[in-house]
Amino acid sequence: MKIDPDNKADLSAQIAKAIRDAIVSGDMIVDQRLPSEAELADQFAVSRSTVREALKRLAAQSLIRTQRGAFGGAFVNRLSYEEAYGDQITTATLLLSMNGISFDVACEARYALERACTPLSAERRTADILASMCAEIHRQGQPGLSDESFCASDVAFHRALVDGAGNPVLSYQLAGAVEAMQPLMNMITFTARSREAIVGFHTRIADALEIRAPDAAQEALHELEAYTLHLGRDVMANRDKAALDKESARA
Amino acid sequence: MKIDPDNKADLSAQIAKAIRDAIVSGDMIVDQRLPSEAELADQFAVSRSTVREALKRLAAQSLIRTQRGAFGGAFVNRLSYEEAYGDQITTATLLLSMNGISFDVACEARYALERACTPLSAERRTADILASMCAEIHRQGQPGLSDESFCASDVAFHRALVDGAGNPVLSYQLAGAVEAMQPLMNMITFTARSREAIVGFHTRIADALEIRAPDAAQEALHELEAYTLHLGRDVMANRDKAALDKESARA
DNA sequence: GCAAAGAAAATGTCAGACAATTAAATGTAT
DNA sequence: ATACATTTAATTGTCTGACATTTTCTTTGC
Repeated sequence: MKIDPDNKADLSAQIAKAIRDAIVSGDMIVDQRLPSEAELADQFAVSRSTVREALKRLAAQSLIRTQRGAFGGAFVNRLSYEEAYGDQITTATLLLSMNGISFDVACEARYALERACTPLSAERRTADILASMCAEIHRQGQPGLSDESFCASDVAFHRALVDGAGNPVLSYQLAGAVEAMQPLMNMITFTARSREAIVGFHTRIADALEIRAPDAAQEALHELEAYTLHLGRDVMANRDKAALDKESARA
Repeated sequence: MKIDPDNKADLSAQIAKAIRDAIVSGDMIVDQRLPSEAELADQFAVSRSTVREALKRLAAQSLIRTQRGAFGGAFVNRLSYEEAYGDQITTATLLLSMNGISFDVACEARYALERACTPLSAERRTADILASMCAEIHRQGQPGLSDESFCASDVAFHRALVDGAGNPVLSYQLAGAVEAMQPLMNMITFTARSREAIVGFHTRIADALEIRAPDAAQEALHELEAYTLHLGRDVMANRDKAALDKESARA
């Protein structure tokens, strides 16, 4: 591992890249210990602070973990789904909020991805998955539930649908999309009637999964998508109208 | 923004979390300048080195960017799709390689996700998308193409299929899944016959998209999935058999 | 044999210095 | 007055050296 002396980028970024490449390429394997900070500083001919900044970069990506004390140090970290989920959700949420993604586009993406795993879920869903779906449906029917809690339960229902496919890669990929929608969904005020409608769709989906009927599940999901889109558009239209009114009132 | 003095975790991690929360919650907006390192060190009552380590963590997640010089500093970064893609692909690749994901599971996830956007692609594909698909198909038919180049072209074809849906959120979510498969696909040696078969499926997909026929595209994709799975299983079986032979030869 | 004390190795934190970079402010010549 | 060169100030990047803290291994004493 060497760094380019002519490169004008930060040394700590270059060193992080060199180590990251070694990990990604498989040159360093899981749980392997990196040289100590002092040794790395020697190898790269930089100070310990610079090495530390590089290591913090890698730690932020969960590529390494550090342990203090004798025989401690930095170790190549086994990237777990749990760690990756968190980052994925943060990133997806920020992407949506920072790039002005419309409700329509986000909604379309989310349901397209869910449609991808509904047939698999219908085939493989376990009793556990069905049970958590039913629990969420029940919670969603409770009177006095806040909009935020309703949304959280909605997300939990959809995650169960996704997890039902029993494919961890799918679950990982979809976690971001589903959870990232939550801030957008939180803008919606759910009336008693709309909640009832959504619970109805959820029930149809759960029922279809119970009897392992992919087509019925797909159809219910499709209708739920149309209904969600409709709800969201109403909210967005009202918001835009309110902004417009405010504008004209000022003029 | 405050940090807990009783917390035993690293100060730099706590500080990074405090700032990250401020960004994710929308407390700090895009392009807003953070206080200088010296000011942050004062505010958090830590040394400048500790602040710097915290900032490097955030920089590694593309949450901030830094500029040197007067009126420079750290700024909240607008997370772009390009930046997010890179991280997504790295993470997805590592997840697959470090967690012993089988070819079957990865393949299933990839094609499930692609199926999700095929109907949208059939509806919306632009002439540009069709052109790049055709270009990749042409490349794949060239004799003397290395297996690696063939794989790269295969990935490019599938990315075009995904991008054809015209939904940036979908493209982002699928980039990781599609590209993460490449190392696994690279293990396959493509015979002339299997390349011919794959090009055939690709051609059917492109043709279906051209005439905006979602069902035909879906069917071709499905057959391609079955064929890919078949190819992969052969490779894996041979590899396992070779390992077994070696074992028994040693005994 | 076992427990307590000590040594050793590593990361975590701090303080202070200097280098490099950049934009604004200032000065100077045409 | 304008265009260009110079200075200046602010800020990040890097280095050095020190000390604190944590953890494991080793030694010592009983």
